[in-house]
Amino acid sequence: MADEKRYWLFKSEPEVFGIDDLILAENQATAWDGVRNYQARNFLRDDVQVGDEVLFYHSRNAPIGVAGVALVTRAAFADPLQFDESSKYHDEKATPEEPRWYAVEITFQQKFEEVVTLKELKAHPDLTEMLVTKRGQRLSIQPVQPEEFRIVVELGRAKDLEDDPLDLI
DNA sequence: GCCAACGTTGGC
DNA sequence: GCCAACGTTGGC
Repeated sequence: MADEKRYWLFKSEPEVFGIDDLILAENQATAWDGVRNYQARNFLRDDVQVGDEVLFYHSRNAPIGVAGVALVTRAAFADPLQFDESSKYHDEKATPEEPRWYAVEITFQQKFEEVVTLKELKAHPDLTEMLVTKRGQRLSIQPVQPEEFRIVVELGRAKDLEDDPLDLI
């Protein structure tokens, strides 16, 4: 609890669940479940805390990049899908007493006017160490440095200004 | 849709 | 415990 606020990047395929789905969700919140990678699981279980901020990343479908920001509103709890036999995320080795997979809850915070694209992230001189820009990086839950988070949000805001019709008057 | 990079599985 | 085979991710 004494831990400082942390920053994360959560990947999702917008076709499956994009930032617009988060906006439309009840209370604009959702359980971030279905994570089935141990490294990502460990982050969810051990490190993601209420109050942390999340870059909401759209993968696979253009425009690929950061679509907005969400807030962590509930820390790790057992991913219910692991106990659901009808779910593709069902895990027969998991039990409520000893869950194997964890979820957190995130709540919508902001959507950028335009996606901050992966291309832009790769091109930015201060984001060369950002994990998502690295080749072959498939982790769906990634830690983000505070400075990296600040820069990406700034890039998102800059776009909002560019697109503001008032600027054209 | 392709395929490189990765993670997991399972035979030995 | 190694590693080939397989399945998945995700940029292009």
